[in-house]
Amino acid sequence: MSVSTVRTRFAPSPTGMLHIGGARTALFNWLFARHHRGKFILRIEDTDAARNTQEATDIITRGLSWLGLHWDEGPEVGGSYGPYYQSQRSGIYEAYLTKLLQNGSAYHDQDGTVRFRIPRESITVYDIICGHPTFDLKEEPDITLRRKDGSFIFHFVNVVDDIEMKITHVIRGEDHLSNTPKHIALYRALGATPPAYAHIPLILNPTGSKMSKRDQGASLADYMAQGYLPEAITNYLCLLGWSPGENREIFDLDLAVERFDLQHVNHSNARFDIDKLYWINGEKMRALTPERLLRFALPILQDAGLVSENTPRERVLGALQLVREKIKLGRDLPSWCSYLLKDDFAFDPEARAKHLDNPESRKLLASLHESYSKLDDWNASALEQTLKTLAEQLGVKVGALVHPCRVALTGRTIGPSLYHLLEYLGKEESLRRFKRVLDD
RNA sequence: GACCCUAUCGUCUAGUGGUUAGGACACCGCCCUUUCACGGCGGCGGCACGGGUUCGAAUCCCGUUAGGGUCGCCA
Repeated sequence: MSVSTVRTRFAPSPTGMLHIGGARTALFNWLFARHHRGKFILRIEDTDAARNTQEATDIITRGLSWLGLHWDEGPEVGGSYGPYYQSQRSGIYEAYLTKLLQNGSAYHDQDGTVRFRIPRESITVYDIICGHPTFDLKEEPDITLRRKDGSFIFHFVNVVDDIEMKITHVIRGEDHLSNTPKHIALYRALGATPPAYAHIPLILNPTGSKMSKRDQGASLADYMAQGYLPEAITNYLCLLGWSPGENREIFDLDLAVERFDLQHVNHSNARFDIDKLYWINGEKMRALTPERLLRFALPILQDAGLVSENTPRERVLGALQLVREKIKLGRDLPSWCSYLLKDDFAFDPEARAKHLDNPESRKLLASLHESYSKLDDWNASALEQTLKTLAEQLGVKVGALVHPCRVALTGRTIGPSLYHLLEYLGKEESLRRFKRVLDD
C-alpha cells in the first residue's frame, strides 16, 4: 500500500488521429488509476507548434470521451499542475534546463543546440512488466534537449512534466523501453526520483509489425464511423495483453477497473484481430438497453435519411429491436431498417426473380393476402398460425409462402423474423405491400 | 549492425514444477429455424528447437532460431 496517490497520465501528440495503440495506452493508464482510486491526467505533447492544431487536440479529447475514459486533470477540466499543453510550458522547461546547464549535466554544442551529458554507466530499469533490464549507456550519444530555434525535445519535456505533474506510474508502449534509461539519467541529473515504469506490449497489425498510422484500422475514428460501440472497443483492447480471469471475455469497464493489475499484463506483443472485435461488438449490441440502443442508432438512421425529427421514437425503437440481433455493426443499421421505416425500398432483382416473378408464387401470395385480410388479431403468433394453416390447406411447404411474403414486404430474402415483421408493419401496411406486388 | 523485449492452437489468451494443456475468435460439421443471425452440440488445431536442472517441465537455467522494438534537432 502506497501512501501517495497514484497519478498516471496519457500524453499524446496531436497528430490528427487517436491511434488505436494510443487508445489502449490511455485505457491501461485509466484502469490503473481508477483501480487505485488515483488520478488520470491528460497532457497534450504539442511541442511541434506548427503541426498541431486545436482540431488535432479535439480529436483526442473526443475519442477519449467517446471511449468513456474521463481524465481528472487536463484540457477542458484544468487541474493544479497545468497548463496541460506543452506548448504553454516553455517557462518551466527553461528553468529546468538552466538547472542542468548549471550543474554541468547539459551543455551547448557547436550547432547551438543544448545536449544532455549522458552518464557513461549502466542503468537498470525496474519495470513492472518487463522485469529489470540493464542498459549500458557507454556508447549512447548525448541526446538533444533543446533545438537551436529554442524548441524542446520530447525526452526532456516528457520527464520535466512527469516530475512537475507528480506522475507516480509511467505506463506506455514498449517502444519506449529503450529510451527509459536515458529518462532515468535525466531524473537523476535533475535530483528527482523516477516514477515506476510499466511498458506494455505493442499492438501489431495483422502482418506482425507495429501498427502504424498508415495501417488499416489504426485510427479510432474509423471505428466510430463504422458504428462500433465504445464498450466493444474498450473490452477488446483490454483483452489485448490482459485478461480478467475465469475465461471471461465479455465484460464492462467496471469489472476491468475492479480487477486490473499491471503484474498480469502480458509481456508479448499482440496482433490486432478485427474478427474478434467484430464479434464482441455483436455481443455488446445485443446487450444494449433500449435507451442506449436508441441513442446509439438515432444519429446513424438520421444520417441515412430514414428518420426525421417527426418519426415516432416508438417506431424507430421497434425497428431496432427487430434487427439488432441480426447485425453486428452500426453501419449495417440503415440497410436493415430501410424497409421498416419507409416503403419505397429497392427490390433485390434476384430475390424478385426467384420468389415473385412466377405464376405459382403470385398465386400463393394472393392466397396469403386473402387469408391475412380476414385476420383481425394481428400479432406474431396469430400471423404464424394463419400462414401455417394456409400452407397445410394448399398442400405446400411453409417456405413456399414465407419467401414470397418476405420479398414482397422487404424486397430481399434475408431479414428479421417474418411474423414479427408483419406485426411491426401492421395489417394495413402489410396488405398494401402485398397488393402492390400483386398488381404489378 | 549493436542493445532491449518476447515466444502456448491461424489469432487473442488461461496456465507460474505433477492438467487428458482450459477458454474465446475464425474455420468445418450437425441440431434449432421461414431467411439471416443467435443459441446448442461436436470437430480441426498449440507449448519454436536443442541442451541442461529435477523423481517429474509449457512452467526454472543456458544456447539456437524466429518475431518485435529502440538506437533523430519525431513523439
